[in-house]
Amino acid sequence: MSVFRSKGYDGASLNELAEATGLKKASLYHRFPGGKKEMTDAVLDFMEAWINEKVYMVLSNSEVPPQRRLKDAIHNIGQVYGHGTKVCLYRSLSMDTGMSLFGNKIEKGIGQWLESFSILGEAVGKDVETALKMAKQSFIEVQGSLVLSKAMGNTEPFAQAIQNIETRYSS
Amino acid sequence: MSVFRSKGYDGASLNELAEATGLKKASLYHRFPGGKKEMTDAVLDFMEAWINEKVYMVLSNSEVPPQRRLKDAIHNIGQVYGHGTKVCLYRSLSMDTGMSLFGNKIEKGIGQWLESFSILGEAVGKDVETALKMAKQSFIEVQGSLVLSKAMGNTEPFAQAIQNIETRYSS
DNA sequence: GTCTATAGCTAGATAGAC
DNA sequence: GTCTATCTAGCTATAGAC
Repeated sequence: MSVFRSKGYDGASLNELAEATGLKKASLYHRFPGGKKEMTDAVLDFMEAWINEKVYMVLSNSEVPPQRRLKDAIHNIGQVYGHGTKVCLYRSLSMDTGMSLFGNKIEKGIGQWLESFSILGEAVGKDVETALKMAKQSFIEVQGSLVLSKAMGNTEPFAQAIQNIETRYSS
Repeated sequence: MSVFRSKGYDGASLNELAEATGLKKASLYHRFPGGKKEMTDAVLDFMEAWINEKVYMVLSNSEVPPQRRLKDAIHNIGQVYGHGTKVCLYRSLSMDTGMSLFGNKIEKGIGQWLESFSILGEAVGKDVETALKMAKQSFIEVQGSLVLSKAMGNTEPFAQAIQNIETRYSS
């Protein structure tokens, strides 16, 4: 996953993937007969499961008060993005090559993200339309701030974006 | 430029660059002896000049009222991003390979962008700190909405983000 | 200044021993 | 199931004719 995230699909070489996994190339092909495409699919499936567990389940857990849910989800999100130092897998894979190969999975993962935050929005009393708008805005701010943080070598934009999101859901 | 933008640095092949420019590979090397790296530098220089002309000059032109400046700059920005259908060059080049080769130019271009919007913010009466915050927020929303628009195959997030930016500078 | 032809290399992917 | 060795195709880059 770290290789695909930092190099993208075209930039991720099997030599790097082999080194990162500790397996030789031929062993990777034994486990993923479909080659690099199948390896990427596996990473995307893992990411989808991660969103399900660490974002969706957390934000939709009605046994926990909404503010607490958000804090927990944000904690997870901060972790997976290295608090602004890492790149989003979906962003790395959404170049032309990746979009044509994995567009469906990327769209599904982001859709799950939006639904999660929509549920949270409704839990704090927003109507459906407003909740979706807030969800999109949260996604945009996370992604955009990651671009800015990465490019400027400064995690402040990400931290600020996270704080803005918290503020938005507490009003 | 379109090739680097849609394929990234690793994904952009000289065959594609040759086809896109209408020159053969050897001719490209005649004009860019430094190879793909030099071609990318040229594209980044072009992008920087574009920002200077179409964003910085427009937003800092004190002979035009601020609202008009913003409208003009937004018009240009909408054009260069295909109103949400295209990808930002800086995003495409900010994978690991691109960051180590072009990090300085990317940082400079984005810095120019931020300064442009900061000047606009001050022109509508904000203090320096607030103006910079608004500039960052505008950049984040453009970039984030481009990610969302591209991934979902829907330009609505980009259009919405542009509208939010306009609103922010008119209050 | 553009071309054809090709060098040299690394990519993704396989064969087959163990 | 993992390995070494290898294939072929594509890559970046160059040589040299015109």
